[in-house]
Amino acid sequence: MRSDSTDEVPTRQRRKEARPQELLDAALELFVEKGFTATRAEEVAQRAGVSKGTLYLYYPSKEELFKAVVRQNLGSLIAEGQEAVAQFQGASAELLVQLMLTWWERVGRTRAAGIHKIILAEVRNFPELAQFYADEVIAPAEALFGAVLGRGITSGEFRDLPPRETAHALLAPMIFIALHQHSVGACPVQGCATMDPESLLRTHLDLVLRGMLRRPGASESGR
Amino acid sequence: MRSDSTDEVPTRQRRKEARPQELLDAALELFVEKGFTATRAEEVAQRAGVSKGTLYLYYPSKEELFKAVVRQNLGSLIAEGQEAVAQFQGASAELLVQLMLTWWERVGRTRAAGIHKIILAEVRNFPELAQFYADEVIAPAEALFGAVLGRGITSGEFRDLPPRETAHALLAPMIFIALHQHSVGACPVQGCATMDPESLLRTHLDLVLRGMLRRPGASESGR
Amino acid sequence: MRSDSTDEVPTRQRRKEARPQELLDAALELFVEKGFTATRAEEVAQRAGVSKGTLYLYYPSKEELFKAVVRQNLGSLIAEGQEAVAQFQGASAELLVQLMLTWWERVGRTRAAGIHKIILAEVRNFPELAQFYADEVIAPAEALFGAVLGRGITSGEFRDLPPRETAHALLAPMIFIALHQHSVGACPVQGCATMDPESLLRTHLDLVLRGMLRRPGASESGR
Amino acid sequence: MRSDSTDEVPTRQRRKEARPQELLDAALELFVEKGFTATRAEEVAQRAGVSKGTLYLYYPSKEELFKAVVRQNLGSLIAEGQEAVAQFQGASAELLVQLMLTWWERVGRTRAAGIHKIILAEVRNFPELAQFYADEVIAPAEALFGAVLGRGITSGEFRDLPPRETAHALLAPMIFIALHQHSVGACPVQGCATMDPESLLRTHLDLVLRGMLRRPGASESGR
DNA sequence: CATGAATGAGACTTCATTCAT
DNA sequence: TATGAATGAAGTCTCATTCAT
Repeated sequence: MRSDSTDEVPTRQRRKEARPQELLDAALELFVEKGFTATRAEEVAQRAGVSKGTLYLYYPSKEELFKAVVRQNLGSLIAEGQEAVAQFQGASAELLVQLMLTWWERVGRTRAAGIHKIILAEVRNFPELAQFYADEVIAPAEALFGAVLGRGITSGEFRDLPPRETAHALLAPMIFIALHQHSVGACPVQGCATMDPESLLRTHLDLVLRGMLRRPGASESGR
Repeated sequence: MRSDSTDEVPTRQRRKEARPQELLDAALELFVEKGFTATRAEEVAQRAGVSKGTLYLYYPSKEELFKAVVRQNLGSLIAEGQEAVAQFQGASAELLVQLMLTWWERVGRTRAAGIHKIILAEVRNFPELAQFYADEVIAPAEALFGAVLGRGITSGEFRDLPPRETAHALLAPMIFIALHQHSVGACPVQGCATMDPESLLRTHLDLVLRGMLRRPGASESGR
Repeated sequence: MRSDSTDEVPTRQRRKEARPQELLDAALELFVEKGFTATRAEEVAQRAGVSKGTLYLYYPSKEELFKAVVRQNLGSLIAEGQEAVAQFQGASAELLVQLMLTWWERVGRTRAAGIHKIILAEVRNFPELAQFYADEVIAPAEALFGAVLGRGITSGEFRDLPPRETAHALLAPMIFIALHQHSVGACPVQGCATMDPESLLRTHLDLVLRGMLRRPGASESGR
Repeated sequence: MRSDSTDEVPTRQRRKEARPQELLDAALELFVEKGFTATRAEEVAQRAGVSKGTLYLYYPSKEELFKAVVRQNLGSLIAEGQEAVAQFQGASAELLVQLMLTWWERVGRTRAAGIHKIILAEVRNFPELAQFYADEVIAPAEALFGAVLGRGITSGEFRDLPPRETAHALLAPMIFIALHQHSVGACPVQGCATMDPESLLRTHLDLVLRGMLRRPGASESGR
């Protein structure tokens, strides 16, 4: 069993293995689009091509489904980041840019970015989610950036800046763009020129890195 | 009874006139705390000290109530900003800082900041709100900051930066702080050090303005 | 207000005052007929002539509705019994018979008897109900009968019998009849002669009291 | 694998033959604990160590499963009782006591007693069960006890009592104890002293038999 | 104007039963 | 035979909005 290679007839077994992923995909899409509360469980099931009951076969509640979505989409990234930081040889500014661009590629410009919107919007109504997110996303991410900044400051590459506040200044606009894209940016509003996220990103990196460096001229920020 | 000797007579008449304001206050509080959808109309009425029916006497629906809240809290500010820009004599950087600090005082650090959270979170589920917000808030605000940046670039004070993107880099972190304060920042999560918004703000201004100026040394950022 | 005497037009106010009772009546009927779990909240509402939502205006959950039914139907009786015991002058056997007949009139032969069925059947699935019922019904009832038996034994009227066990022997068959009436006895089974509860009751009292008395001949039990 | 060296070979074959019994055992346990409706088919299967589908291979529905449980646990007893009555030589009171004690040993104090609880509770929601139970349990049991009472009255041993009512007075408390044990008696309620069923039983027999006999002194009730 | 009783659509979740493997 | 994935009807409870008083 399990001998066959790739594109199969969807036998019962194959379907069973694919279900969790299909459900997570559908859930991410809908949660990002409509938010956690406003997304109906049945809708998720439908978009995954199954019935309401089936969803509950794989995830015991809507809340657990959401947690699974978060874990799949954000969990792995942190680990990779830690790896990258440990191995990197070179200017801290470059490492920072690399981390941020990676985040942009893997989260910021994908649907996963919408997860931040959901958290931001609904965490106060679901206290359990707050702790979950603080533990599994916020804390590790802060540690990661804090480490890189500390390294740059120690090496004399950066000015002597407060790490957490600086990390915030670095990340906030990126997350904000991501947020925006799944919110007002996704609405067909008239007369409101949509912004190009990539160009926002470039300006932001240029601006903030230049502000951080001890000798501004030395940086060739952007891509 | 109840006729206290203060400067205002809280007669039925007085109350009647105060109603809309009381309702708007209650609504802002609750909308910010729980979001638009999750706030129950009855709760708003209760907090304002009236009955459910009375709420509907003043506002025909929850959505209209929300719009009124937005208008009251964000509408006036734009006008004031335009005034300030027109009259200001001095360095553009200073004007920028002044605008941003004013925003911080009047919106960012108040409950009104939570309105952004609501819009961000729920605008996609209420398409009508999107247009309303784009017209009444986003467009004027962008125009305002674009003008100041343009002035600084023309005068040679600032580097030659793209105005809209730079405005974004300036504002995003501030709005993000505001957002955060009414979201994860308001949750009692263990082991997640809460950040001081004012110090975030200072670091941010320091960093970004320095990056914007043609001759960095000249800036005396912060307050 | 409230000046009018009895049979009114069902104005909104009047209806509001009558609602709780109407709902309790409907609930008792249905709970006894189908059990607690099998009774749908909406059905209760319907039978009371209101909508689903209205039920929840008066009782916050099906479980609380049930508790209210129990309190109304069994709660008052205990108090009356205690009163009766305190004031009674005469043979203990007579007092016993009086208590039991009262119970029969007020509970046993009425719909309220079905409450016992519900408790018996579902208490294990609703642990909170167990404590509620033990406290509000079982304990007081046991105390009551224990007191009367103790009195009869002390006065030499009854043999020296264990009070709790004897109380049980006295009450169990009566409750059992009551139970039966709302269960198998209410089913239209063919070939199963229905029993007359009153004659069961008479035989039971005759039998057990005779067994309790020190000098059997002296008793003219039954009615 | 799993071929233990006991007297039975637990091969697939053996298991297959044992299945129905294992399912009935699991079902009895769960039905008694939670009632018929509240017991989930899957749970029964699980406790019997098979899958949900397998349960339906042996019993076409939950209702049929329940009937099978009743037949197995109560069906045989009646026949034995009839045998005992036919062969017994001696005082009718003794025969009565023997029958009742046998019932107590085989049903009353075992899990099977809980079946009465289920019937009592749910028969009205499953009309088909009513007829089934009336035919297979109630009618034969009544006939049995009626016969013994008739014999005792005819022989002058008992007073001239109505047979059905007296049978009821005899049996009701016993069944009631049994019921109670699987209901309130099984709940961990605070402050509600649990009763000893055997002592209840003794008091009951003592009391009622004494009331039945023409010459009370002659009875040596109890065990 | 003000009230708050009433409505009913709608959301999450459970579970008996079926059926492809 | 045996499995367990899948279904979908059904049940509890919520809440925006209406309207008689």
